[in-house]
Amino acid sequence: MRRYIHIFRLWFYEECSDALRLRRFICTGDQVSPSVSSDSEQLVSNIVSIFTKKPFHRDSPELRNLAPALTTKVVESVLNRFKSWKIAHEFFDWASSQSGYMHNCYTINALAAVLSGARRNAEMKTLSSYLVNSRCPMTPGALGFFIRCLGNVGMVEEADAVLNQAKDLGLCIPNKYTYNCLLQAISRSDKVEILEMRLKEMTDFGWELDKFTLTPVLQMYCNLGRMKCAMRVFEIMGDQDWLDVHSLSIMVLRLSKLCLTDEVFELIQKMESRNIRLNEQTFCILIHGFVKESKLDAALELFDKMKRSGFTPEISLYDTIIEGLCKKGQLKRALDLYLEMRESGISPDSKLLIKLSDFFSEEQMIQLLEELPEGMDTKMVTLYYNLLLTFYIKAGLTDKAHIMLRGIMGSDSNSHDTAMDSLIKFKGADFVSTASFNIVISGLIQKGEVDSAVGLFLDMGQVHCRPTVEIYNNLIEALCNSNKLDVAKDLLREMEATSGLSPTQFTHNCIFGCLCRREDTIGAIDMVKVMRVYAHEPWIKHSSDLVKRLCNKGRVTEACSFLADLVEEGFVPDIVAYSTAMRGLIQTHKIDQAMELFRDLQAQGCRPDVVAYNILISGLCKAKRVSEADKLFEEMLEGGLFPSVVTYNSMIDGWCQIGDVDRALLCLSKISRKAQEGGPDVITYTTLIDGLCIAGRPDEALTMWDEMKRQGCVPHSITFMAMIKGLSKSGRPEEARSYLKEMLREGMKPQIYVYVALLEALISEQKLEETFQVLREMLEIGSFPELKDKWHVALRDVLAKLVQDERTSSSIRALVAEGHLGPHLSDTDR
DNA sequence: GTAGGGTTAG
Repeated sequence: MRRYIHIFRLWFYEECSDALRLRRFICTGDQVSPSVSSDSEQLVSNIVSIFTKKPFHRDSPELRNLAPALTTKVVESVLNRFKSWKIAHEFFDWASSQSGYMHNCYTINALAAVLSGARRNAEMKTLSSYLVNSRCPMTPGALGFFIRCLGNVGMVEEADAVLNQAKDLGLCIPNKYTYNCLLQAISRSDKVEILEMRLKEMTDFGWELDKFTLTPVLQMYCNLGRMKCAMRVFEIMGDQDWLDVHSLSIMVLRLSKLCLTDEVFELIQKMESRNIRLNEQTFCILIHGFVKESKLDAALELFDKMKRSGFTPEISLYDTIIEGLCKKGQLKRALDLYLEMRESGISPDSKLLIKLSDFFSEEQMIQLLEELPEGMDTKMVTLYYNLLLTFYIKAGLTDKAHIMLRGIMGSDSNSHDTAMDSLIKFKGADFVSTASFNIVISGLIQKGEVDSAVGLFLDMGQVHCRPTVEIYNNLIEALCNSNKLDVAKDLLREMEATSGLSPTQFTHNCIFGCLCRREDTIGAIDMVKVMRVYAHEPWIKHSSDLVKRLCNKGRVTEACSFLADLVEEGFVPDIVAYSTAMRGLIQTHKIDQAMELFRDLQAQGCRPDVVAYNILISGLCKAKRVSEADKLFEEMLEGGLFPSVVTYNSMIDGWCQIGDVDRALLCLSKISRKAQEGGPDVITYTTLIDGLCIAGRPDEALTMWDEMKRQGCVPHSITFMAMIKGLSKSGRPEEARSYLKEMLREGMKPQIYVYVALLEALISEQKLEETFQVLREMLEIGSFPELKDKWHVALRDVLAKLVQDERTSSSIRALVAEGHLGPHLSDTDR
């Protein structure tokens, strides 16, 4: 860079003295709309209308007739008239293929302007090639224009290449303007080498540089953050008196980006003395930037300068600064600025006010209200009132908001809240709006005060406020959520009949959902019939919820007919709702009906998912119809579904149930160990441990336990219980006991059947003392099962044996005497 | 302003 600066200096001193040669470069080459005769004007209109009409045929006879009259001036005019780049492109293409017609540099530039504005880089590239290949001669200005179009879409290398090609092919002798255009294009990129090369070329030509040459150079160095170079260029420009608003903006914006705040102000000051001032846009950008970096003093200083320069800031600028001040906790300054804005005649919008209310205290909000000038616009007063209402609601002071709103309405004449009374200077229907009600009603609903919300809603008419759909929906939703269905339905009726508003699907679904929660199948279907008229789809989550509730209560038939009714009304439930129903059927032992439903769905083109298959497979397995389950398993594989661990677990359980443990073990080996699917889980191992023990293979069960632990799978209480019960039943109570001890150590509490199995195993081995010990342990953690308990009898048999043996009989009698074995035993076992 | 609801071991 230093070398070039040196070269610039040389020129400036040697050549700039020549006033004539310092003249402003006036050949801008910009496109000027061609003037066309009135005949041609007609032609232009015709072509435009043909090309914008649909359907469009480029071989239409109309077009063929117009073609011979085509001139470049006409084409240029037509191109300037299209709003769509596509049509412009199409037309340009059509024109090029008409015999006797050839584009010139102006028509090409007209298209270039359109494409560049629409940021169509690919099409610009094609046009570049067309320009060169068509050997179209260009004036230096026209080439400059084209280059600027390329620059606008960031096609710097293409711009650079076009200049060379045009020059090499002799299509154009570029002048300084052309080069300046190129420099400008390059300055939008980071290709400083290209820029410096072109600059050198220009000096080699002996051209004197001007501000249009150096401004891009300044821009480039600023973009790259090479501030020393930028400063030098800036100095040179200053020496030549070439500085203007534009170059100042470039410099100042860069300095502010580099956080050189002092330098920014220094520069602005210096330029002011030269009578160069920032434009409004630059002021705005700088101020926004300062606020963003929390430099509020700088922002405010500049803001003052901006106003002194005669610019009237827009609300968005006030908005930014006020928000910045609020965030920094400088609320006093924010409020002052806000008042200043209001005095300057800018009406604050609710967005800004709501922002303010996020930061202000109640006192500050009230101050805002107190400063309302007399005779202020009623709408504005309402806006302020609503602001305070919002504030109260946000702060959780719902009652205060409620009282205030009633105060403004004037319906609370005997209120004793004097502070509130003095706050409300303006009272009456004019000062409340629908929004006021919306704010307070929503607040009341949030607090769960639905009745108050409805009460307030009913009073809206007094002050001539019309409720909105939103208010109705809010209320209806809240009423439905608190199961006040009748009131909700009343409101729905009123909404349509009195207020003339249409319920939305949300409105209807609130009520539908409530009916589903109430398990009111008939009501729900009636609602669906209403909804069908509005084409409002009943939400599936509500339908599924109803099906689930019914199934849980054994009302499966009702659930199924509800689903069928939905279909009847044209709303087909999804696989989830059907899965719930199928499970309901299975739980009531209606497996065949579940299968039937499943097959029906498939027949209607529904593809059941893994979960649906799982439900059926597990149902079949539980009913020991394992081979049918296996067929379903195969079917899901054929259908391209991947069985999940759940599927395998159910199959494993099934095989175990019918005593085919080996097939169960085969299943285990098939469970994917991919990280994603997680491999076998506790349920897998638990099922297998149980199955192996039942099959009389306790040793393998023990191995399985170890394998499980090796896989990092932690046993939990069901696993322990399976192991303890299994070992007991296999006649290995000693080992079972050690697992029981471990289980207790882990803080898990076994269910009673585990003790029963263990006690029975010990008894059958005549280990009476141990039996007694285990019984004592059992009683330590729980009480003796009641008479109606399914294990009562079994335990009683155990007791009977203990009582009969002399080693344990006295201990048992002691337990009975102490009441540890419950009231029923005292007489029977004596 | 509105997407989570259905599956396995005792």
